This record gives sequence, structure tokens and C-alpha cells, in this order.
Amino acid sequence: MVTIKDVARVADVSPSTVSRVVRGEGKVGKKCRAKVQKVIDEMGYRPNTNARALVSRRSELVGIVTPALHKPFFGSIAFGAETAARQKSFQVMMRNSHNDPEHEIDAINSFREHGCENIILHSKSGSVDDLKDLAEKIPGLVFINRFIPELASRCVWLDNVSGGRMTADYLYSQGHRDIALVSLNLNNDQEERIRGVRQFFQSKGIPIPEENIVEHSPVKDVVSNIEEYCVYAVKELYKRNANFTAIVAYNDEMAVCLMNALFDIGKRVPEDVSVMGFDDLDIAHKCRPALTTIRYPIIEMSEYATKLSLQMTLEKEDIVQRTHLFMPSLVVRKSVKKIDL
Amino acid sequence: MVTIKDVARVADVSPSTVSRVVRGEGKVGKKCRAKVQKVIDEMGYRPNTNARALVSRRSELVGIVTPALHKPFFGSIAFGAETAARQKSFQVMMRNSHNDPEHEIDAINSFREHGCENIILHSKSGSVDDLKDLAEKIPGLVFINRFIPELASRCVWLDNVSGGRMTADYLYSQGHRDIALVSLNLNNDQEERIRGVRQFFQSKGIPIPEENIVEHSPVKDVVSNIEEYCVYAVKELYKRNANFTAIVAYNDEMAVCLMNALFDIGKRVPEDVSVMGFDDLDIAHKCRPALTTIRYPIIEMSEYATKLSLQMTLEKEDIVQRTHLFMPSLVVRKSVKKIDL
DNA sequence: CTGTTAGCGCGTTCAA
DNA sequence: TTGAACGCGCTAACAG
Repeated sequence: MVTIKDVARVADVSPSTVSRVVRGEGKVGKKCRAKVQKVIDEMGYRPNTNARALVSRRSELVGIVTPALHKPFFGSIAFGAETAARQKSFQVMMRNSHNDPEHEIDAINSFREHGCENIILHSKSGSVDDLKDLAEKIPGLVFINRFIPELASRCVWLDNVSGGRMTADYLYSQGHRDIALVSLNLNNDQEERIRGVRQFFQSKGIPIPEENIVEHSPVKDVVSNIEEYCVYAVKELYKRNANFTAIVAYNDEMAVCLMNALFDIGKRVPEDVSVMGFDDLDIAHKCRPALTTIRYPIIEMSEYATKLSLQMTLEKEDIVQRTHLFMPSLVVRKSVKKIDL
Repeated sequence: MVTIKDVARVADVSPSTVSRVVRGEGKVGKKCRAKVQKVIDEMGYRPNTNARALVSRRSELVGIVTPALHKPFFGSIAFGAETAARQKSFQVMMRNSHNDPEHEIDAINSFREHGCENIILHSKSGSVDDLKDLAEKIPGLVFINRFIPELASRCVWLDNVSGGRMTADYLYSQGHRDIALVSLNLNNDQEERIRGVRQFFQSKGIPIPEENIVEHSPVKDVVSNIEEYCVYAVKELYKRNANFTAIVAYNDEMAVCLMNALFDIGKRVPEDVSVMGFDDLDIAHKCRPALTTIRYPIIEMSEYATKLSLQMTLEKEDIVQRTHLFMPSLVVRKSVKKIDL
């Protein structure tokens, strides 16, 4: 491995000069710089990041923690983070948390041992106190998809309530007045989305009856078994004699499973029942009928979050404290029928 | 940040002793070890991996290079690699290559600057010579989903030909004799899968006519536009007056798009045309009709590849040189009709 | 069994 | 504008 000393020897200058050339900082004579650069190129010298991190105490690393990378939503977070990181020549480290707060803490500690102070954390279950402690210790910690009021300037999140409202607004515009909601009491998102839907219909004087909402699973580990849950949810709605023309699903994955469950009991989408999703994943336009949904700009958000983190640790000037709230948007496809009133 | 010296001072021992305790190596008195460990715990000491890597020249890092992490197939590679890496307390670094060999090399060089010598590379387009050069320099480089004969012991790959044969075998068993193939000339995989299908039918005395194969796209950037390509492919097959009862798609994504394209021109799957995929992604059991496909055990493979890489750099004893060929398997769902002969 | 010494490769003083 | 000296935190070799 060729070191800074080797280059210095060959170029007949001191290591400090090579260092200055490499970093493009400090005063170096034009000819001298050219000479050194030539040797660097010829020898294929690349600085040792470990030595660099050791002395400068910064590692040019971005760490991301998400529940499970094989899910496209979280893979998108990784994708976006890498895109933004690479623009600043940062490398990306990643860990799966499996939605376990202990894993999250563990991952973050590991990152820090590597000198990584830019961390993008997707945590739905970590306690606010723990996260506040972390934020104090880690200048570049940014939360994605979670809003913590005390840490507002570090949260990159989506307006789920508006998303819910958009859903409701669109369904209303298509003539739907009786809505069912199928969700899962996993985190706050679904609660906010439901709130948005309710708010909208409330404002139209149409309250949504309790029996039209399914959000509790009879079994424990639903996450790995959305399909089964959706079969249950559909059955449950009909068992309760709920009156609805459209189902609002927590997200696209659930929406697709609900469409399948409906199909299996002979209901057609959208002819008999309309369905709406949330996220706008790939599957939303690959399923049939193509899913009308709310777009969650997750790649953009994760790029933004990464840039924000980098800014917080890199920029000398103070950053304007502000919120980082993204808005979802409606994507109309084929899963909602227009009802003539 | 608490260093090894701090611990040493408080515990009233030398830094070396602390180092020995931390690493669990070398001889340390029982009482002494306990005392040091106590201080470590109390002070929350965590070794600085950069300093460690600098002196030991090893970094406990696994690097993975895949085309794009937001695609579930590649996200699965990352997921599996992280699972295996964590078992050995290794961290994972990742980069998107966007299928560009230059990006791949660049990513690998960056990894190496971090002292990372365990690299899992998913490269379809890199030249064999370049990869051989890399392999020589990097002891822990493992190729996933690519077989290079000269580097056989570092390749973790799938038997695509058998996958093709399984596809053909199953279709044949369901009474299909006229097969169409829709694929894309991106890499070797599709060629191998097609070969498997052809081999099988050849052995039954049923050659597949050329007009039943669509594998070239009229436009350039198909990767980001599979749907359009599938619409084209279906049209093309009918335009050619190809005679077929089943379509074998390159992978699940394409299969789903083909089903949609068929649906859009009024053909029902599987009543009018049967369709088979490859990969067994999530979407294969979420689409309707649920897709009969060939399972690609990618998470297991990526875990295996990571363990293999770790073995190659960690284990003192010589590793038995052998191949790492995985077999796909048939997953029967609903997209293939049984034809009575 | 434990401590001392000497670097790993680099960035950062401070002098020249 | 350039160079020499020092130390980041740690491990490894050696001495005791």
C-alpha cells in the first residue's frame, strides 16, 4: 500500500505538502502542486481513511438504520441516502433494526465506533427520551419518518394527516360517502392517516362509524403476515355488516392484499368496492387494477435527510432551524370507481 | 470520548492490559480482568475502530456493491449480507453501481480505502479481466450471481439452466407444448434460462421456433421501463403469429408486466395464456393470478456469500476449494393452466 | 501475567 | 510557500 510518505519521497517534498495537495487546502506552489499530483496519479496513492479519521476525528461515513432492507420502502431509504452521500464522497454503512429499539441503539453505537457521526434513523418504536439522549450526543443524527417536537429541526417526515385528507377528498369527489378503513396499530402513521380521513368526512358532516374501522389484529406477528390479516379484515367488515363503497388501506402492500382478499370472496375492484393505498410503491402500478394511492416521496426524503445530516456536521455557519415536512400527493389509477350521485 | 488510556488510568493498569481484556486475547489474571471489565462497563468505553484498523490493517467491514438497493432483489442481498456480517460483529458498507462497471470499481476502491477487504460484488457487466485483477488484490472478494470459471471458488451463483429446465418441465407436465419466451439481452442469466427451457423441450423432440422468442428491445433504456417493453413483447408475439399456450418470462417483474399487458388486450391468465416467472419475489404471491415461478434463494445466497468472504479472510486453515452453486426450486401458484391432452 | 516502547498513516501545529 | 515534529487511539513486540 502506497502511503503519503512514499509519495513525498518520490516527489521529493515533505509529507505535509502531499497532504496539502491531497486535501486541496493550504498554500502550495503551482509547480509543486502539479509535480506532487503527478506522482500521486502515477503511484495510485489513495489516502488511508482510517488514519485520517483517527487524527481528524471525522470519518466521512453516513450510517443508516432501517427495519429491514429487503422491503422496497426501506431499500429506497438506503438508495436515496447513498445517492446523497456519494455526492460528498461519503460512504454509507447500514444496519437492519428489525423494529427493535435495542438493535437500533446497538447499530448506532457501532456506527459511532467507526467515527460515524452522520446517522439516518428510521425508528418508530424507540422512546422519545432515548432518542433525545442520542441526539444530544450525535450532531449529525437525523430522524426519518418520525416527528419529535423537541427535535423538530432533525426530523424529516411526511404529513400523514394531509395524506389521509387527500385520500378522503378524492374518494368524496368520486361520490363515495361510506368509507371503511383497514389499518394496523403498529405506529403513529396509521393513526394520523385515519385522523386525516375522519377530519375530512367530519367536515362534510359524515362521521365514520366505528364498525367501519379494522385496526387490531387477532394474532401477534402480523407484520410478516399481512395477507392473512387482510383476509381477516375483509371478513370482519362483512361480518359486522359495515356499510361501505370504498376501503382505505394503511399502505399499498395492504391495499393489494385487500384487493386479493376481496377478489377471493367474489368482490370486484373497483366495480363492487373501491380501494386506495398509500406509498406508491412499484407494486401500486404493477397490480391490477392499478392502485390509486398517495405518493410517499421516500427517496427524495432520504436524500434530503442525508444532505441535512451532512450540513449539520459540515457547515461552519449556523443552519437555519426549520422543519422538514414533506407533503404526499395523490396518484390516480384504476382502483376507485366514480359513483354517480 | 473515553479512550483505552482513560480506562487504564482509572483501573490502574497499563493500556496493553485493557487492550487484552477488550480483545479477550492474551493472558490476563482473573481478578485483573474483572476489575478492568468493570471500569470498561462503568465508563462505557468502546474501542475506536479507526485506530484499530490503522494498526491491525483490518477493518471488520463488509462492502456490498449492487446495482440499486431500492429494487427488492438487491435489497435482499443487502439484507442477507448484513445478517451474516452482524454475526461476526462486522459492519456493512454499501454502494449502488447502477450497473456501471466504472461505478463498481470506484465503489470497491472506496471500500478498500477504509481497510475493507470483504467485498460482495454483484456485477453482470464488469469484464472478466478486471474482475480477475480485483480478485488477486482483494482476498475477501466474492462474486454473487455470476460464475467466472477461473474464480470458481469465489463465485456464489444460481443454476439458471436448471431453473429454465424446471420451468419447462413443469409447463410440459401441465400439458403445454408451445412455449413463448420473453426476455431481455441484459446479461447471461436470461440466456442460460432460455437454454434450460430449450434443452428440455429439445429432449422431448419439441424445438422452440425463433418467432416465439422476444429478447431484444426496440428502445435503449428498457430497465427503467419494463412495463412498456412487455406491452411491446406481447404485441410482437401476436404480430408474428407465434403459436403458444404459455409465456416464460425472464423474471417475476416481467411476468407481472406481461400478465398486465395480456390483460389489457383482453387475454386472460391462465385461461387463455399461462405465464411463469423467475425469482419468487414478494410480488409473485401478491399479484393475481398468483404467479407460478422459480424461487431464487437470494437472501440465503447472500448470507452464504458473506460468510464465505469472512471465512476467506479470517480462518487460518486453508479453505477447501469448491463451488458454491445454488439450486432454484419450483413454486406452484395459479398462473399456469393444466391443459388436457 | 503485566508494563514499556514503538509505530500504524495521517493532519496539524509551529518554525523557517 | 514548505518542512519538522508531534500525537490521534490502538496493537504488537518485547522485557520484566
